This record gives sequence, structure tokens and C-alpha cells, in this order.
Amino acid sequence: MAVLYTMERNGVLLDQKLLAELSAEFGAKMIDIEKRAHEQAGQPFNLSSPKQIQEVLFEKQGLKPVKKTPTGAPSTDEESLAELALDHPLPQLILDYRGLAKLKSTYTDKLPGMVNRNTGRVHTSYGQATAVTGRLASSDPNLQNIPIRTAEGRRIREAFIAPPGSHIVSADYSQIELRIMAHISRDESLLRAFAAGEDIHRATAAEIFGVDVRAVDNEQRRYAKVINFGLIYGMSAFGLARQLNLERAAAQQYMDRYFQRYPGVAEYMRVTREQAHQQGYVETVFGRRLWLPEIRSSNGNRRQGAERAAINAPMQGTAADLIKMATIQVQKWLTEQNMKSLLIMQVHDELVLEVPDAELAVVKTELTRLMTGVAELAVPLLVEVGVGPNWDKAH
DNA sequence: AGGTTAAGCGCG
DNA sequence: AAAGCGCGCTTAACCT
Repeated sequence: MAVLYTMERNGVLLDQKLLAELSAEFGAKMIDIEKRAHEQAGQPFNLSSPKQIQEVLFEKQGLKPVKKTPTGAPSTDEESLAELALDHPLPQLILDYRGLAKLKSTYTDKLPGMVNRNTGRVHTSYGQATAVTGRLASSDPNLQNIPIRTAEGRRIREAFIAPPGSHIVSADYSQIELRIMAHISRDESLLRAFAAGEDIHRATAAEIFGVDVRAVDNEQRRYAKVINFGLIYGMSAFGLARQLNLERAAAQQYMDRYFQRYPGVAEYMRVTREQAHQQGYVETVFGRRLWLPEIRSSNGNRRQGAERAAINAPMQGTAADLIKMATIQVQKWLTEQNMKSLLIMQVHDELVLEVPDAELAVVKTELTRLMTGVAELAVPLLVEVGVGPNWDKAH
């Protein structure tokens, strides 16, 4: 994939002033939180140290551990601290500190140092034979995990900018893995929902809760979304219960209801497990294989882990196949048409370009055409294109 | 000094 | 007994 070298060489421009401001702001907040945490604890301690957090919370403050880490130590992860925060002010302070520390150390402090002296840009490396599912992997720096899920984190995305006279254009596949599940399973309800252009989580909620699509409330849609994503990952009723804070029996009812309404998906799960077990591998729609050496392990946990990977791989892997083909097509078109637009990043289901203003209209049109037309599946491929002065506004 | 592992968390 | 897939990066803790 020569296009990967093109993307690496093109690189992305950063607003270094903004990153410096964010670093200063995050740093000041961290110092303030640290002070308050030390007051609450009645002693100074390192808020980055799981061991010291354990000592303060579970020994000194006497809070009860929520769960344990694989090595048996009481866990201080986000889920645990969020629960402990209901009874004590300290865990929330630690969580706030951690969030800021992550953003500062990984992004706002680090990225400016990665700017190339000659080009003034950041150049990632794409690993083409790293992820077992066929995805690319981005490293040094990783540009595939730039924050977006929180308002605080999104401000970092604003630092990914286009030069004067250009804009950032982002084009991403909408619900690509669920569409692939529809294609592979040929489940009637799923095919119909996508063909009709329905909001898939809303449609799923209507099926599971037995109400009209228009009557689905936000809570029901949120449940359906968790179930839809969970299915792609091979989640169990136990996992669903934990995710939605439900009784296990209730979670099991939702799953039963789902598979009753989408029998094609249930069949896909069954057939995929069976094929993986018999052949020792699973395949994407385009035939790339993922070998599963642990699918016949006598260790039940390892075997079940391999089964979940088997269920996920055809969807994640086919999505990877599709965007790889699309990436090649897009670069081919840019080259043939002598466009000045640059492909600068790939983030699993998204392509990011730096586009001179004069080319905006045609690039938007052609990106959509090339990405939606890259393959003919049993459901339409939908691409959402955004334009902005930076990556955040383009998304 | 330099490498590895554990814990944790950013993204799709 | 575990329980949700795929990655890469940072800090702490521990090792040689």
C-alpha cells in the first residue's frame, strides 16, 4: 500500500500555541486537584500511583474494594473509583486528576515534540502487518487515539489544523461494522432497517422493546446501542448486565429478545463459532483469514476468548478491507486528477484530508462516491463528510 | 542506565 | 473461574 507512505510523508499541521495553552491549563488544574486530594487524604501521596491510591483509599480511608486486578490487587480503575465516589470525595478527585494527566502527558505535552524540523508537521507511522484483524496501526505518534469523547479532550483535536487557504475534510463510514453484520448474516430485519435508512439503534430499540420506532425514548435507544456494539464484540449477558447496570436475568431477557427479533444474527454467531472451531480460522468478506490457535484450547477462558475474537474478526476485518480499498482509490483519484488535496490520516473507519478551498466541493463529492462505491454489499454504505478549519470542526 | 511488566486509558 | 474485539502510550514498580 504505497498510499500509506504518501500519508506518512504528507503529515499533519499542529497549532502548537493552542497545545501549549492547553498544557498550561491542564497543569494548573492538576496542581489544584492534587492539593485538595492531599487535604482529603490527610497526607500527600502520588495521584498517579495505583499502589499509593490503594493505601490511601482502602487502608487509611477504609473504603471497600470494588474488584481486583488480574494480579489480585484491589483495582483503582475508572469503574471502581466511579463507584467509590458515591461514598467519598477522594475517588472523584483522583479520576479528575487522571483524566487531565492522560491528556497532558500523552497529547498536549508530547505532540509538539514530534513535529518534524524540516516539514513543520507531525508524521505518524502506519503498521500494515500489526493488527491481526487487518486494521492499520498508527504509532510515533499514534494519531488513531486522539481524544474526542469528552469536551476537554476535544479541545486537543482543535489543534489539528489546515494551513491558510485549506480546510480539514473528514469522511467516515457510518455504522460500518453493523452494516457488515447485516451483509454477512443476511438477517432480514437488519437488512430492511439499513435499506430504509433507519437510525439503527432506534430500530433495534423498537424491536427489543416492542414499540413503534417513533415511540423509542432516549433510554431505550441507549440500551439498544450498547447491545448492538456488544454483539459485535461477542459480549455475554453478564457483560451486558454490568454495562447497563442491570440484573443478569434482565440482561439475558434483552439478549434473548434481540436474537428472537434478529434470528439471522443468532445464526451468524453459531455458524462462526462452529467454523472457527472446525477450520481454526475465520475469514473476512474478501477472504483474508484470521487464525485462532486457541480456538480448541482446553483452557475454557482462552477458548472463549478465541470465540469472541472469531465473532468480531469478520466484521472488524471486513471494515478494514473496505477502508483500505477506499484509501487506495481515493489516492489514485487525487493523483490522476492532479489534485493538490492531501490524504493525511486514516482512523479505522475515517479518512482525513487537507483540502485547498478551491477543491473542497469536488473532493467532498468524489470522496463520497469513491468510499460508498468501493464494494457492493447487501446494504448501502453510508459516508458522512465534514469540513472545518480543524479536525474537531470537520468531524 | 536500561529493559520489562502491570495498571490504566486514549481511540475505532 | 471468567464474563467485550482491536490497537499504542504513559507512569510506576521492579528487574538486571
